[in-house]
Amino acid sequence: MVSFEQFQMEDGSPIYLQIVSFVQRGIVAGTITDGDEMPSRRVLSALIGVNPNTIQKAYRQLEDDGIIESRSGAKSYVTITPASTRTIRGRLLSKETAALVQNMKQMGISMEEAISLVAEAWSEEE
Amino acid sequence: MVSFEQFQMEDGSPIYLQIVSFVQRGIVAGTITDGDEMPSRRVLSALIGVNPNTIQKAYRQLEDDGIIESRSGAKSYVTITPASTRTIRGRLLSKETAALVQNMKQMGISMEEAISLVAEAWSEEE
Amino acid sequence: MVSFEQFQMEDGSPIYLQIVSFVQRGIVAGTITDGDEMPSRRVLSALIGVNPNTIQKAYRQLEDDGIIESRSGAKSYVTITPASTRTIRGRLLSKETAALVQNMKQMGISMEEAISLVAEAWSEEE
Amino acid sequence: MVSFEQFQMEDGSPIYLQIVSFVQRGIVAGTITDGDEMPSRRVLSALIGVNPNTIQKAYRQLEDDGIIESRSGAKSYVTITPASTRTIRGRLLSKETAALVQNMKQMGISMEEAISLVAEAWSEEE
DNA sequence: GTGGTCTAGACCACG
DNA sequence: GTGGTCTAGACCACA
Repeated sequence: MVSFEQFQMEDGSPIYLQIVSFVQRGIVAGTITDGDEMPSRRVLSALIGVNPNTIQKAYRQLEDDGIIESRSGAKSYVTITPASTRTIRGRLLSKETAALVQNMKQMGISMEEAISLVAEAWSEEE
Repeated sequence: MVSFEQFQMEDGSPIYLQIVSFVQRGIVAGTITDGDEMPSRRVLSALIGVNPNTIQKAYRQLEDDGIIESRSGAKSYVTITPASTRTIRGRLLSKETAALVQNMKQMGISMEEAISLVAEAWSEEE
Repeated sequence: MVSFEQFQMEDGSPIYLQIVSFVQRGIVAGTITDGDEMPSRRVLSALIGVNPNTIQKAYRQLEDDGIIESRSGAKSYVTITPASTRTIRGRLLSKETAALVQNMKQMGISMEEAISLVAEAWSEEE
Repeated sequence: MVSFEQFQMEDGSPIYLQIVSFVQRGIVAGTITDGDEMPSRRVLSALIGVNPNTIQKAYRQLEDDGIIESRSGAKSYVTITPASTRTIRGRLLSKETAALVQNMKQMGISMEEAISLVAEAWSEEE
């Protein structure tokens, strides 16, 4: 069963996309693997305190991405292959790093400085 | 006079926030300095092809952030100190790197790997 | 639900600021408390006969001040603590009295005279 | 000659009205008396760093109010009587105190509390 | 249904 | 000419 205990809502981006990203990152990290069962929409709604419609939208998005599959009634299961995992990983990483790099360049920061900033942030995180 | 020739609209985030970010990054990069004159709503509106009210919203946000000063009837000027520049710089950089680092950690990526990804993206950018 | 039945538009200051002040004074008076639900833009717009965008501007200001919280798609709620209430109360009161006192001093009025003028105005009000 | 050394620009109200109020308060305080000469528009403009058009607008307002009079070319003189001084005094005081009283009532403050707040503000001013 | 953004255009006070 | 406000109406993402 996919666990959402670590899930935390943040402001800034839509909740349903936060849920999608959470699952994607879990897959890349290996904590979510092929065949895992997703919690039912009702349960997840109650668990993280989010409107059922929002959960539905997230699940729909995950289905469209081919990451989960609804089988036998209301239950959903994760369906991924090593290849698709790599694809997700690449997409997640390149999108975010590209944005960071572009903005830092606009701020006139050198690559060395950027790298040291990342290393710093890495250590500071709790 | 603050130049908006480099400004390019993108999709995804509100236009008025793109303008705000553009100015903030310009300040960090040093291309926008204290006392600089901002273009008027009408001029900027014509320049980048955006409704004057959208410009107004961006200017209002910048004023609330203490980055520019506007007086009705008079022109708008940039009002920043070296201290506030450092504050903006720190806030912008830490916000972006923190988000990236947090997500990478959730994906089970090591610091060395993260740094090499940034370096790679840096070279690829055009 | 926050009630706007007592709200009355006046001339002189922008409508959106009148709405902001109305809410602030309601909080100080205790008629608006933490967790109260704000009317939606459309409802309030119809109720007091003002364009929805003007309401939106007021709500935005209140949100920037940390007095209400809005999430796209969900309703808006008042989010204040006893501490912030005291802050608002103090700021409102001191701002108004300070301006009056300063001007009276410039007119060469004594404190006793000032107090009797306030008492007089208090009784005259309907 | 009417002195503007004590004059200080503030935000919030139009500059030309600030100038008008400054003169009015000086009259009530007795520091400006009948027959005093006003500085020329050019001189005052340079002295307090304000656009000549703004000065012109203030002088025009003072003329319309019958407080100053332009004689012999560009020179202006204060022309007031004890009666008109009392009128100005009453108008200035009642307008401001009435606004204060009204707002405080809306905040659920008692008269005694209001008076003590005024007394407090009186002592705190430098 | 709700908030957020954008466009279009008008009016006003101010400098 | 410049900024500030308001109206009117539309579209979208979100819950």
